[in-house]
Amino acid sequence: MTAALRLVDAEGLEALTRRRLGEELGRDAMALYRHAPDREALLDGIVELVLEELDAEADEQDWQSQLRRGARSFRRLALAHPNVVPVLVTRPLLMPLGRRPAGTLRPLETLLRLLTASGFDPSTALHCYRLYVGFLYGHVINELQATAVEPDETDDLLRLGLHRLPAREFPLLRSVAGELAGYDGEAELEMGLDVLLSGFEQRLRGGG
Amino acid sequence: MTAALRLVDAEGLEALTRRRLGEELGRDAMALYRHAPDREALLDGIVELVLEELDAEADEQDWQSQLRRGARSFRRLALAHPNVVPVLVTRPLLMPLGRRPAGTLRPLETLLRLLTASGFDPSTALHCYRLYVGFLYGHVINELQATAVEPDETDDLLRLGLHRLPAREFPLLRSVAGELAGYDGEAELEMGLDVLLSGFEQRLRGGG
DNA sequence: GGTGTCCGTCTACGGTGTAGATCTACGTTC
DNA sequence: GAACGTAGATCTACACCGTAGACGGACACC
Repeated sequence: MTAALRLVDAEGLEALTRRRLGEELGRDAMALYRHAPDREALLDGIVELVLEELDAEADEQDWQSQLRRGARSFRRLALAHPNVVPVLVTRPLLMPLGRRPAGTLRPLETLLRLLTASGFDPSTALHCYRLYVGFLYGHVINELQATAVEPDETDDLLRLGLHRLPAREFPLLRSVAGELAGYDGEAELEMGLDVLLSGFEQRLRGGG
Repeated sequence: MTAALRLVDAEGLEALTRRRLGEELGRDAMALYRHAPDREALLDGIVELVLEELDAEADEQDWQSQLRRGARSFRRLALAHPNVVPVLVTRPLLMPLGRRPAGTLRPLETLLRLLTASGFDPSTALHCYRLYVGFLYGHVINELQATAVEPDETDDLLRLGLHRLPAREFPLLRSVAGELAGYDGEAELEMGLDVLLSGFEQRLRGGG
């Protein structure tokens, strides 16, 4: 399983094939069948493995600090395994909640405990959890977005390939090329957290 | 291309194969090659086609109402084509911005115009755009998440398959089963928009 | 020693994307 | 009207994929 993750990290998702993985392990491709009945199961295993790196243990800090810490940890993990992100983010769509590996459900339980212990009632805690992970998914997708098409080029417009867009139709998009090139994922995560957490707090104080 | 979308809508993503699509069109599988050089290109085409349904034209309303309208439109479109969502959300990760079909870039340009026309400077407009679409991606992933494992069952805990989780380890998750079952995507979208837009407004008033 | 149970291996099948050659039909040009 | 160029459709073939089912060996236990 860790070998599968290594393979995906090194060569991308489409390199994760039974024969290729078997070769990597010095075993026959069919041997893996004993451990993972499906290709789906392989993907699930990888996701679970990656999610174990998530630092979501409760500590002494207030809930806002803990959510921030979790978010940074998630971002770090996504940056460490960019090739896994597509399936990480897509997995919930294909696998019913009740069948998901326990490892992927644990962060949910942990956050529910944190929020309810901090005064949220279970219902809004769930809403906040959803908003929170939805935001994290969205952020990671944004940050890992492929932008450069000609990495060697020095001019931003050319490097991003935006020069091919008709100037008449996309004036603003072309004008923010520099901004796009200088994207700072960490800052953007914090900005999003500011918005989100202040919204949560307002809701906690009885706003909703 | 519209046939490809119809096929994916009806039978899921994995049904989208050259031979299958050719059969659907009464043509040979290889004929499609003239129109789409890649399977990737097919997926891109579908995404572009779906995104054309997005209602993001400028109108007379203030920017907040317009963002709300766009968000509702995006949600509606995702619900109409649930099978497309995985690739819709994942596409930016695999395709550099400069190579994306113009149709998928137009909403970005439109929103940049809306925001800058409303007083945002280009840099924060871009930040807000990213937060906004990130939020939308996250929301539809949440809403389209597969939950039911035993749809016929009437008891929530059993229907979601949560009864198999150890009660010791997942007490809270099990306790919100009813809440999970009664998920209201529209309400959650509006709640998220409340949080997001008030955050944007604060930033517009010079808060950031 | 017998036996059952893992675990790994082999062979085989259907399905997939795609390359390359070939065939077909139609608009253009003489 | 005839010849031709070309775009589009089709055929054949290849490598690769996931997976089913039969087979073989190692090992623990009775």
